[in-house]
Amino acid sequence: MHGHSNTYYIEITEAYGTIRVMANLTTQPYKGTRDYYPEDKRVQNYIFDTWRRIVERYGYQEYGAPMVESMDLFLAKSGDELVNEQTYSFTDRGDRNVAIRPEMTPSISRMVAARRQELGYPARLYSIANFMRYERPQRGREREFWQLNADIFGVDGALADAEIVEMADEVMKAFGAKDDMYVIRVNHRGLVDQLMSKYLELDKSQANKLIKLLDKKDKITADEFANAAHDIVANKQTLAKLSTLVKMKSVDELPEELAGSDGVKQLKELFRLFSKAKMTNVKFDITLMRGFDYYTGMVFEIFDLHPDNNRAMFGGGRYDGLVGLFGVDPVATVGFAPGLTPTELFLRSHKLLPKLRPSTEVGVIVVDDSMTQALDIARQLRGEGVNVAIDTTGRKIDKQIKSVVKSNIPYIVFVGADEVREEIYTFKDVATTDEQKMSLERIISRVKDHRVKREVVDDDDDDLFSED
RNA sequence: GCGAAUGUAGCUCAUCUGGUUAGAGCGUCGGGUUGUGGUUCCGAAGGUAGUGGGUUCAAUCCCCAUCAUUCGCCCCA
Repeated sequence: MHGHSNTYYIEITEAYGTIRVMANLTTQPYKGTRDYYPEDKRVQNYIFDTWRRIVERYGYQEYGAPMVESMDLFLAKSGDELVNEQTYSFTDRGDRNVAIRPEMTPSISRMVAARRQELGYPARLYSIANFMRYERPQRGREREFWQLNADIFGVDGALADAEIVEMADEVMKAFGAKDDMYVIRVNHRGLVDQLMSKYLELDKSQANKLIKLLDKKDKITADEFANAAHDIVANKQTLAKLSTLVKMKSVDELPEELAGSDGVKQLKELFRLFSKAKMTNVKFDITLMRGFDYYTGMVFEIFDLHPDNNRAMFGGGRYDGLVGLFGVDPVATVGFAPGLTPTELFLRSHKLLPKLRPSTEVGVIVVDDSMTQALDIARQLRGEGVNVAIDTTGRKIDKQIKSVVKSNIPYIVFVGADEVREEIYTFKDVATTDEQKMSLERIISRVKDHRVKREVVDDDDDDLFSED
């Protein structure tokens, strides 16, 4: 778990001469990053493939962006010290301040702003990429992380909002998640602002404090919440209104005074669309904030209901102001971004992760002195598009078989003196232990015919993924 | 950035309150007389106890520092 390490010396040449520095070479990956061995990469690819399948089904097209951007791009977006503290930033050899991207939103906003005239709207765009943030690593939170970003540009209104939330729900369903495993919480930042200023009649400073307090309401006790709320707003009538607000279970309970406001109208329309889409686990939640930076309208969050993992998995929302930062006309935008590790934790805790096979389809086992012929058989199979690994160790057959079985390779082809002479080869299905002699042509069609089934196997004695 | 716990073989863990050559299971590799595994038997390799320093006649064990992991806070673009 902690790896090996080895102390050695390196020489660094600087302007003032060469110095010797003690360095420690360790097998551990850099803090907060993960190594992806083949079995990890398979899980990653399974999640990526599922994301890709769903968003492409909704007409989203893939894009890519550089992994470093000018520091200014990130500063313009959030503007606060967080960018300075949590980005991996450096000065390049041309004295430019650059940062490894901590998120995709600024980059895609930049790209959309650059081509705003020629993009066909609505522009549906997605990417699957890695990001870096200098943070304290925790369960489900790493310094390098991967996420899907799917955004729809150029459409205002509830229809686009609903599409994003529905797509997030479809992603969950595509992984086999059931309604009782998660809940989608939905709120509206514009509405929150109206509630603060118009309904509760708070000033900016009070509103900010109250928003923070609402954001962590679920983490503290009712008494703590009440006391903290009392410290922010002294007025008894306002407190009574607040108390009613936090008890709301649906958008229909929103105060009458705000019925005509954009936020309320949009939210009501949104929930009407959810019920038309037969989405049953979407809940209105006035305490959901999703930070308090660039979101301007609908915000939502997928919340894991598993007791071991009770937390927000990912979310999204509407941020209409970002493209306009580039000095062009604003472009309405709504999107969401699920992360790889939270998704993986969700799948593991709900036992939804299937057993995944390697891409290798056939292991060639060499009997006696038939290596030359076995290599030739392997080449012929590869020529037909079959993924083949040959055991070149010259070990005893039982050892060769054990290796193939351990690697989860589904088929074995034995090549020995008998096979070479008869030109038919012993073909073994590892799972059933069924074994028969057949021609190369039959082996090829047999392997190809079973490809779809091979991708995912359902047997339960699953030693590949130990639980947490 | 703050608080807490943990760190012994590739993995999971033992080594009873500091006391000789730090053990086991799994895994890996080899063998059980020469073409068949996942549930057999035998054997081997593999650890300067995360790292550095200190206390002591003596440290895996006690103290300090450092690194890493985990949990909570902050934050979550």
